[in-house]
Amino acid sequence: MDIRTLCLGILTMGDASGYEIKKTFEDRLGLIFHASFGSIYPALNKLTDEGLVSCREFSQEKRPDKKIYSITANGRYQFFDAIMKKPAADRFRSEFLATLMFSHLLPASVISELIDDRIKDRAQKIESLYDDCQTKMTDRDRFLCNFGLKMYQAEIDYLQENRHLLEADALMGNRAAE
Amino acid sequence: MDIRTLCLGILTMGDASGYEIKKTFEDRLGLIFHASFGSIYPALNKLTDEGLVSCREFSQEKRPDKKIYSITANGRYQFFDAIMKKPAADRFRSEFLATLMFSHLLPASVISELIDDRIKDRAQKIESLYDDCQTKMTDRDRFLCNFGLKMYQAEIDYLQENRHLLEADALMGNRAAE
DNA sequence: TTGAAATTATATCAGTTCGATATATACTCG
DNA sequence: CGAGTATATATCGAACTGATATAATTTCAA
Repeated sequence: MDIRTLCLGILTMGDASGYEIKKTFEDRLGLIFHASFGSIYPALNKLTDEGLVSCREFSQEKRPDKKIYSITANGRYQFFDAIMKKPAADRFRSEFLATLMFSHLLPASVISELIDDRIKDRAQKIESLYDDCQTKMTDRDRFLCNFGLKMYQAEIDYLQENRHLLEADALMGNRAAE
Repeated sequence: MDIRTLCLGILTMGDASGYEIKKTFEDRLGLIFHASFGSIYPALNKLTDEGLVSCREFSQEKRPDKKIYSITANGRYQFFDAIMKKPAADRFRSEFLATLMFSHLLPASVISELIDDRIKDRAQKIESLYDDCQTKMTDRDRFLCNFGLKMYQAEIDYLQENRHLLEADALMGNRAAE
């Protein structure tokens, strides 16, 4: 599943412009999948070429032209095909955890700050997700929201319970040979 | 932090070939960061050009030439610089969760199978991580191993407790207008 | 009220990375 | 004896990110 497929998916929920699709990515798929304009706009052009979406152009006087995309019958068929396939493995990259892999090279104060910042960040994400959960309409949206809440909370708990393992090692000056 | 930087980091733990660096990515950073040969080999060439690593070539008779890379003093300095910077946000992409976002388009049986497969996959990952935890040497390795265990377990718990929300909706035929 | 910041809107581009493929040899195990 | 796995390097097209460009409008606080 690539970004092109997911644009198709978003269009099954209603017509939208590229800009609106980007917003939907952030609002509803932010936890799961990220997409930039640099991939969305070319994706929509390609989908149009392939006849999986159609495009109506509205020339606005006050703003740049707005292009509203609609999914076609063929597009719906292709999207259904895509989600019926076994999903590929998650792709995950964390610079935070990668940095901790080398915490033996860092001063204790830097490690503590790193973990403090991370906990603050996750707490803030929980807060805004919590608000989302109140307003989101469908069961599916809530399912994913609560999933995010659970994961972020588990991370905070783990860091609070185990940060001493990395911090103690740093304070003792137990440095590996470099 | 890019793959080039992380290759440098792996070389702070000892000299290695490109092939061995790939294995280290899988064994010790598998949870955190993925890198393919297609990015590692070009990265090592570039690092050599920049003088951040040095390369000795061993022509073996039985196998292709082996190139052993060592980090230079300049390389160590650059790596330290990189890990002292604030880490960028995590990058995460889950086809599994993206598919669930559209579970209202799927038959109930497919949703159940999807979730069953996911739980099995996470259980299997827990098993192999658990073995790792016994053998891994440093506190840091164990810290990251246990982090993974905690996250995977939280995911299984969440899915088992909440899967009925998606499955019930599918069985009832509560389908949104398409 | 004015000026800065955020929002609406599309588009491109260089650089990074993935996943597949190519090429060879050797070992292991049923 | 053959299939599969491990060692070993390398390239390439396609996908994707993050930055940048352009331009008008709305919002909100000083």
